[in-house]
Amino acid sequence: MNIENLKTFITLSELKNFTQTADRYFIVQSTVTNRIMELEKELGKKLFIRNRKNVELTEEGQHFLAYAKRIVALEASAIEELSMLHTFPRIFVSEQ
Amino acid sequence: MNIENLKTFITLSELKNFTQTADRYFIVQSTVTNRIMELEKELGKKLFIRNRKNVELTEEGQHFLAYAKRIVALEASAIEELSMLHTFPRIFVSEQ
DNA sequence: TAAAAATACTCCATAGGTATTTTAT
DNA sequence: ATAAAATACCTATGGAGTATTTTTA
Repeated sequence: MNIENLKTFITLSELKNFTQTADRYFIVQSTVTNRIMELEKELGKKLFIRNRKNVELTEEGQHFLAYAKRIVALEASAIEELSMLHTFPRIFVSEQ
Repeated sequence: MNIENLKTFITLSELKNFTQTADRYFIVQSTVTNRIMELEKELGKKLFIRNRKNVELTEEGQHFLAYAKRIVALEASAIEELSMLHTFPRIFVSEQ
């Protein structure tokens, strides 16, 4: 499972539009389709119902959304924390 | 960032051996090297110190390990939860 | 017929494998 | 000399793009 795909999924759940989601990431609509289909394949569940001019999360999709957000947030926190390490000299450590 | 790579990272942090980690996933040693290097590239940080017959987490690696474990656990929980949905009929729901 | 998603196809990047080299003891 | 990781190289898969078709309002 790829975290970029989770970000795409989250954005699609908000925008409810494949084309707009693609534009947000400077990719094309079919790539969004592929990423969502890949997630659906990995999970063995449909995440969205696509019909008559709107895109809606399934019940499974709603549940998965909460996890996806937590995973994406954790990745961001990890990157943030690592970027902070060793940023400031550790003045009070006198020896190894 | 790929969650499979995080699993590889976690296992390597436990086994401290690229070859054994590869065996655990039925992949080859060079693939483990590639996955770890991909993570290190994405993070811009070395995760392991490789020297004289042992592999040790760097300080950054130790911090990242905690996040990796949480992310992998969340993915597992998500899959578990989705697999449980609609498993049992909802007897007491009389109408939509 | 119009707007949006799915599909078909093509191409290229890269993930993963084999084999080899490097490194450290 | 040995054990293990890195590297070089090759191949095949699949991710991403273009163009087209399908769908539905």
